[in-house]
Amino acid sequence: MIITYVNVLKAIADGAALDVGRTVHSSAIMDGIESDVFVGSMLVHVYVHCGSLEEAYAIFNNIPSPNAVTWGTIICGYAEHGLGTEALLLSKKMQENGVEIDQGLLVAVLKASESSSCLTQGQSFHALAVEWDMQHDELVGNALISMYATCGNLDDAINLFNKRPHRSTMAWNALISGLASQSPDYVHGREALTAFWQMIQVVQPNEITYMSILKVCSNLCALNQGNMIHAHLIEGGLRWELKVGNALIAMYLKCGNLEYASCVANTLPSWDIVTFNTVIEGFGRSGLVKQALHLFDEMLRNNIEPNDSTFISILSACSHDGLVEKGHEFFELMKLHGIGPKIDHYDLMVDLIGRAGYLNEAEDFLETMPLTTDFVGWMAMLTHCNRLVNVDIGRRSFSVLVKMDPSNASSYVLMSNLYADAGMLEDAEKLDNIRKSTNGAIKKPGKAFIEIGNKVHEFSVGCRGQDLSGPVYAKLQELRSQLKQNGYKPHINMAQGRSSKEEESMLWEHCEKIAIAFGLINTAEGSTLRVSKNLRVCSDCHDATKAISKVEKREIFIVDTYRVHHFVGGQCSCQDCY
DNA sequence: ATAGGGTTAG
Repeated sequence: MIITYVNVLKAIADGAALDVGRTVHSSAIMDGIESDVFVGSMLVHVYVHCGSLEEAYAIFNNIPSPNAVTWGTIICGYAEHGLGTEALLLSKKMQENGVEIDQGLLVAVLKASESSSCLTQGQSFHALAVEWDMQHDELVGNALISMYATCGNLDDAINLFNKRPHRSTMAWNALISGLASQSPDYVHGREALTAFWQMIQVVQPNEITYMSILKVCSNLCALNQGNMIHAHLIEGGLRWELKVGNALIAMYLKCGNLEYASCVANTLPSWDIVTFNTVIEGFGRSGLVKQALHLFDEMLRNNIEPNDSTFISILSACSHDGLVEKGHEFFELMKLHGIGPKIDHYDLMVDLIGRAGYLNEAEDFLETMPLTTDFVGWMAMLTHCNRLVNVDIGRRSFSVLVKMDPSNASSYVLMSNLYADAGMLEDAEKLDNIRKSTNGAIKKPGKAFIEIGNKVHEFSVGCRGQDLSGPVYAKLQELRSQLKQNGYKPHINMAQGRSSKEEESMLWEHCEKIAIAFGLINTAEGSTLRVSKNLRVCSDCHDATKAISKVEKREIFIVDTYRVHHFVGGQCSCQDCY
């Protein structure tokens, strides 16, 4: 009977049939074997596979003597569903319980470390693997490479990879997807691209390789690389599935190439929920909000049930177009679809309401929401206070933010800018001094990327290093005087006790401007530039790029974490709503 | 006898 249950549950897990799983679960209870370690482990697996972690954990908790497989299944489940902290807690509990270690379990705890970006834990599990002499196992080795790459320890990832006697597709994938998953910092995206082109010389890539590397192209806005990989995919004759198709669509959308995105979308035999979510999100990101809303209806007509990501996409689409009423409607609609809004959805509503200018209403929304507010929500609040120069609400938001995370500099910077815009220079300066004296209040360094030909170049703020040769500097100077004659005014913040000349010079060290100047002098006249940015584009760079697009007669895309900005003839597709 | 690469969103 146990063997029958195991086989049936395996089939259910493969088909992700949650309802059937629950039925079989109840009959296991009636047969009195739900806490048998084999049946129980498979039940855990079923619930994990269907995304119902609460139920999975309840079963797990009911198994009197869970074994390595049981522990591995529940730990992996948490790790793969983005609950890294919980996965790590379980890993420690597992060690305390003295479970016998096997390869699968090591893979699980390494994934837990990776999922919580906890390098020190990962290293201690690496030591555990060595202790049990399992570090040479193929799967353990891959998990190690992936963990080191994801936790930002590039050297160890590459070292382990190089030491492998046989580098399988899976090992390459561990390296590449690890490097790719650095997003949204995508510090190692360029290294991932290099690894990909090396890889295809020696082994056959598979769907997972393509999905990872296409994500890198999306993050870097590397359209040429993306195109080449697309071509390679077709030539390779790999029978690619919907998942690769979805990654291609996402890549073209992120690069602002809606035409190619549609081409791929139209060749797919059918769309799944990820395709819909991807296109809805991508359309919203490019400002095609009507089309995004239309696709939502079409999704329902196709009997595809929206999930919480769908509503993330649709709410942010509404936000991009200032559709407050629509946003509220969708927020209620998701409840009707049986999806409880999560903190991300509430944060998007705050952004949506604030963006439309209703600051009081947004603050009310934050204060009365049934979930505990988080940094993102109050940050959205402060962003809009800053934009609309509302010192009162801005101050209140700021004090919440500082309590939540005193070491995050972005709240200080926003508040200080807000004071400065309100003419309260002393308060601004005071705050800047506090920020500088607060240990560790560091602003995430801005980075911009631009692809010229097949090479992706990286720039950081103020980098006057090897990348920035004389001609780029000269171009920046030229733009600086040219733009002023064409109506561009530098966004000078008089706080921090600097002169306006110094302030203005600093604006010209922003990485977006450097990337654009580099692009202008290294590409043919009239060709399109695509720049990606790891943060939101600043208001000054946004205005400057509008002017540049006119003066230089160039189409310019800046893809930031928020949306695709398409500059043509002095205007941006976001209509200055950024 | 039971698990074990990854897509969208934030």
